[in-house]
Amino acid sequence: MPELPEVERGRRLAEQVAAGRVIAKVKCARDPIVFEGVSQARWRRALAGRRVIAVHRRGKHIYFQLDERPWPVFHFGMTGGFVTPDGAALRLASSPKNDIERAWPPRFAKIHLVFDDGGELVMTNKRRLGRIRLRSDPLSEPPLSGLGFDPLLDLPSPASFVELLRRRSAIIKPLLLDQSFAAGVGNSIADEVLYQAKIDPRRRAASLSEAEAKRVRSCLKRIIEKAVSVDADKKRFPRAWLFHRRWGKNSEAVTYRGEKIRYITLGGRTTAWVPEVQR
DNA sequence: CTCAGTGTTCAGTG
DNA sequence: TCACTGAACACTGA
Repeated sequence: MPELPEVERGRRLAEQVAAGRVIAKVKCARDPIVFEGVSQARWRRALAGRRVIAVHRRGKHIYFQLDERPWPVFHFGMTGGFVTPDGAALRLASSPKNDIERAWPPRFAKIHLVFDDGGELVMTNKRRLGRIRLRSDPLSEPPLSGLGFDPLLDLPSPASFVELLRRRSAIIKPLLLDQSFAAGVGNSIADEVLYQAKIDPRRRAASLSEAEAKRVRSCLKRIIEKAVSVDADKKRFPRAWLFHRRWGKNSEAVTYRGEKIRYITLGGRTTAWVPEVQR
């Protein structure tokens, strides 16, 4: 579920269901990993009876602004997401749902909220790499306080982006993945940005020319905005995107234009790139 | 049975 | 201190 566009979709879903409502009922799974050891009782005390003023996102984190603090902060990990009983907003893809997918509350539900108007929202997390935390001021406390710019909320100007890269000795691909640099960029978006910007992912950030750095910034902006505008629905991503063809580490894989896709590891992550295009 | 994986963190190293 | 690497986390699905 987890790069910025999917998290933004989750934020919109949560906002739709929760904003303006009072939390009538709170059910938490017994899961000390996802809840970082915070008890079910503490969660109930913090959320029950609270009104949700708004739902915010920064990077891959979502947090609820409640009428009283602390506020809940959600991170989906690699396999989490928000689900509602109809499931519509979150499963645009899978048309006829089977009984397991239709189950309510769904399998792997970690927190289940019921609102005063009858609406319901669940956060699921299959592999338990997601986290649900309580923070009295999310933006000024970890992990949100350590995030870099969010490409949708506060993307630096072209000039300051160029400056940002010039100061970094890091390799560009892992740098894009570094949440303290750019919050919300994940593995596939980083590859997409470097492909469309025509940059070799192994290059040092500081070695990019001004024009190249500006290309990285504009591709990042365009790709994120596009993915968000189609509600992170992968089928609606433009056909020319590397995204559709990067999976599987297939040695035969080619882009939409027939260019050969190669796979290397950078910063511990699989990196798909196109040597013919990326210099 | 093995292994990669849309993510993050932390210890260890240079 | 900075920057980077690899492992760990947890568990499914190919």
